[in-house]
Amino acid sequence: MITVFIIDDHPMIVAGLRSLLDGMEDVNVAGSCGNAIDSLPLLKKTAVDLVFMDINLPDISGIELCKKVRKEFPAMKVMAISTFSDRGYITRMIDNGASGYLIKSASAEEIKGAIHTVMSGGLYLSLSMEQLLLNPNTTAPGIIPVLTRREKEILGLIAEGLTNNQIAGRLYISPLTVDSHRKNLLTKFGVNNTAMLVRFAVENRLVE
Amino acid sequence: MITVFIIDDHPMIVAGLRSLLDGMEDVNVAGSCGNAIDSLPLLKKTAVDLVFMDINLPDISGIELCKKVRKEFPAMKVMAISTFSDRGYITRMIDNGASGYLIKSASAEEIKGAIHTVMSGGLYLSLSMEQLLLNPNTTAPGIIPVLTRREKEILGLIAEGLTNNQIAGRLYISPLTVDSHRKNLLTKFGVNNTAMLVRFAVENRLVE
DNA sequence: TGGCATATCCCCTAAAAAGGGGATTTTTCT
DNA sequence: AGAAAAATCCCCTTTTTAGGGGATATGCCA
Repeated sequence: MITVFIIDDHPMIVAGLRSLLDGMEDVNVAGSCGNAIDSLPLLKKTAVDLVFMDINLPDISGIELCKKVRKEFPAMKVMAISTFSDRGYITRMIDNGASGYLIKSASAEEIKGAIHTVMSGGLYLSLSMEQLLLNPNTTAPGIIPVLTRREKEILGLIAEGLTNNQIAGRLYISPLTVDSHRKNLLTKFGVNNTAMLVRFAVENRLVE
Repeated sequence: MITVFIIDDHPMIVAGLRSLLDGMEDVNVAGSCGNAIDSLPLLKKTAVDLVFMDINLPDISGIELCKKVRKEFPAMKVMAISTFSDRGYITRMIDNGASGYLIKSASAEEIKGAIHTVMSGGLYLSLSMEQLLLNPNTTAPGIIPVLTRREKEILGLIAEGLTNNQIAGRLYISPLTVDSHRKNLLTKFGVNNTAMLVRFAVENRLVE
């Protein structure tokens, strides 16, 4: 019997996941929670084997929460859930201790398979063929590059329409520095102007 | 008693919505379907009052399906469901006959309220305060401007990262003409650089 | 057939970004 | 403590965009 817990702020997803999991005879849903901070005390109370965790939570990011959970409960497995098959997020979640990554369009069978893969010590990645075929952007050979904190920050400001000078003013750094970061972003993304950069960033939910 | 039908390709959402709707005493879930084309014959068989419809379906867009449903079954109400509170989509769905727009993070109470608003002839828009506060961009007073055919075409090419010269070459027109269109786009959108233009366009699904 | 929106083309200047270098300090991790 | 990564800053040139302005053709519709 596998005891699972759900952390997601979308009631529809929680109800759906719970309903799909309830239909599995060897899975027991211990509870659910709509945010990160309240979830940790709840996890202490129950002996949970596996946590389903949305990567976009209202308070702290899934990545942070994953790190915390793995630190406090090393035996507990983490299955990240997300709307998108976002390569950048996937790798970052895995790096921070997640054992699986499931997209919200997963079927009951896929979820079942994912649970068993993860519980037997494996790594499950939900990159189904449909996603690969239907979303060429998110899954294109262009892997989402690893950005530094500063680069992400500046990418966000670029996408908001600020110029190098405005960004420099906002961050109290030289416009030349902003320009360097901007050039690094272009290089990392393999694009050659702002339009492509912003489009890529918005489509891959790196901004917003 | 209100008979509803769900069209969504995400099993988790279908299960979740079904579970939340089953908990309402005056609602009866007649069935569900994972794509647009198979849904129409199913709707013919049952007397459905209200259809919950994802705006992103694998085959045809929610907007097209909404149009079709309203044409074939004029008495049937359509409730659009989406992950985002995207103004562009909302208006287009409403224009094509939808009576409501619900985001997937809606609570059971919100869904209940939406159903009753719609069934009593009203228009329900899920633009909760959190969304308004968290996503100032998608909900800004900025109405989507009316673009001409040429402007839409050029906007698409700008978002693909082409320069004025490249666009001119592609369309066999002068770069100066492209520049004029580009300036008109900036004016119509009320923005002052390409970054904002592309972001707005991508977020409002004007490109892709 | 006259008006109106659209599309086309042109002028000018200033600002911003792209593309190419290189160098130094500060964090971060081991 | 020392290496590696990140962040900072600077030089140069060319291309592209932004922000003004205006003008002519063309298709559509009432």
